[in-house]
Amino acid sequence: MNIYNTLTHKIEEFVPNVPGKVSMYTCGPTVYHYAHIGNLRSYIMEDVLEKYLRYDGYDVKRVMNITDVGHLTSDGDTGDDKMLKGAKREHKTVMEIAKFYTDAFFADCKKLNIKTPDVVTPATQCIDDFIKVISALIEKGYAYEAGGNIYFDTSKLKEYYVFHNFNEEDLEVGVREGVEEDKNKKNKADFVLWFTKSKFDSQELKWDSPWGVGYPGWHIECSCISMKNLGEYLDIHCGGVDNIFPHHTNEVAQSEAYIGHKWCNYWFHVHHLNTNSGKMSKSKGEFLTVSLLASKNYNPLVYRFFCLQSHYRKSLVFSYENLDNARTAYDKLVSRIAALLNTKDGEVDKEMFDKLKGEFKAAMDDDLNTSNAITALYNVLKADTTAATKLALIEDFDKVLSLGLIEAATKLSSSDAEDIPEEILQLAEERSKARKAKDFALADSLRDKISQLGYVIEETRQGTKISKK
RNA sequence: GGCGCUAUAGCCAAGUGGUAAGGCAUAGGUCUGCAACACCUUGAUCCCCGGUUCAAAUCCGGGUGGCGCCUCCA
Repeated sequence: MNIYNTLTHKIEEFVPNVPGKVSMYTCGPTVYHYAHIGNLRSYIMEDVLEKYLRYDGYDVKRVMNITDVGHLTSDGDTGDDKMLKGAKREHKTVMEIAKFYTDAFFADCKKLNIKTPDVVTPATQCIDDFIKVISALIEKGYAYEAGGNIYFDTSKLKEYYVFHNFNEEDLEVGVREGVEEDKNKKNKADFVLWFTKSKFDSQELKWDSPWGVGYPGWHIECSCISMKNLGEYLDIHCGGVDNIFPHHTNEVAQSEAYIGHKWCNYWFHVHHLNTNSGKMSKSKGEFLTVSLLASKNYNPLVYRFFCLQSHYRKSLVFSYENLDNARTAYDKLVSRIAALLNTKDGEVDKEMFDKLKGEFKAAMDDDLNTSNAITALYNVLKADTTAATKLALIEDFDKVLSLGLIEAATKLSSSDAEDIPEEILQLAEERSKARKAKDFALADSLRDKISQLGYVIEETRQGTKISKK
């Protein structure tokens, strides 16, 4: 397959280090709050990437970290600590906060059909590994101590800004409000590997280290957790575009300084979900979560469908109008598949199957063009072939798309009469009689009555259908 | 100020040199007691100005708008 690589700014053919195998790393959430649907866009698209690689026959090992320590709001010793802020806000300990929001994150992922990575590791469980790598970096001359903290010395690298053509002099310091310069740093771009004399005396979690009691910086965890589980050669590293700088830039700096050769070949970055006023973020604007959408009667998979209709490398604007659009499209898709389930005719036409599958694969091979993959799905529905062939294809595509299409259609097509209360069934029966007698006024009033009781009655091609609103 | 991404119908969106896919919405039709479903039909001087070419949404130059990053973020 071909995929865009942020490192080279080009679409390239994907070739893993070991034929047939893919090592994949994803920056996980900082568990100080719920994930909003913009955060989850990245995880949805990364999930599609992982599933497509598997679908394409690769043996994938995917690793994700959970940031439960060390994520300050700036790279020096000046920002706030996110976890600590979360704990204060909710009058809980940092560990309680981490546990709660980690569980919430995976619960949201489950609703969106996002597979849990093969390995998930919280940063707090790998402190020894961080210390090992930091010690080695000091030994090799890539890190120094200042003001009690250990910093990475970016001036020791041939190239630090691997993802950009930045001229350091052109960069403005403290563009963002609340960012102050850390006086301990030798160079503007240096970042903390280990804190001992932090301004956060109230930090709950601290560990012994050769440099004193303290805690790790944010970036070191991803390098260490990745290398620990996937070795020194990584195929794909994923994350949101906002992580390119400084997080991923710093990961490359540390990792390659430590191992002494190139670390990761492909960098996969998902673009932002925006609102009309700019990107969705936890620090400003409406904070949309999966639960909030669910409370407004949106199936989480409608949001997944919404994301897949677009391309991961394009910013996507969220609005309820757009989501409604996706919901209608999704519901129609499901009802068309439900109609197929009811006919169930014929056998799978191998030739047709391969042809339509080819369309789907071509779309996905083209830098994960999910928009065209969805079009391939519509082409299946329109194709001149048996229902069995179509259903087999839909099931096949959905291994990657994970829209729960067959499940939703099965639910829709199986008349769940057993769940309908007797009262409603009787009203429906009366309505049928009225319709036969051509007393449509009575029939309509009975339909209204059923509607008031929370049920919808429709005439379908398969007969009268009653369903819960 | 620097770096990057981007601009296609009411909305989402594909298309990277051969005359604009697909979805939603709209309107008309077939079917139906009505409605819904399904099916058919229905829409684009491709942001602007130059250039290259037999041919440009696509390539090149110059504008303009939107978004992101420049030590919070996915």
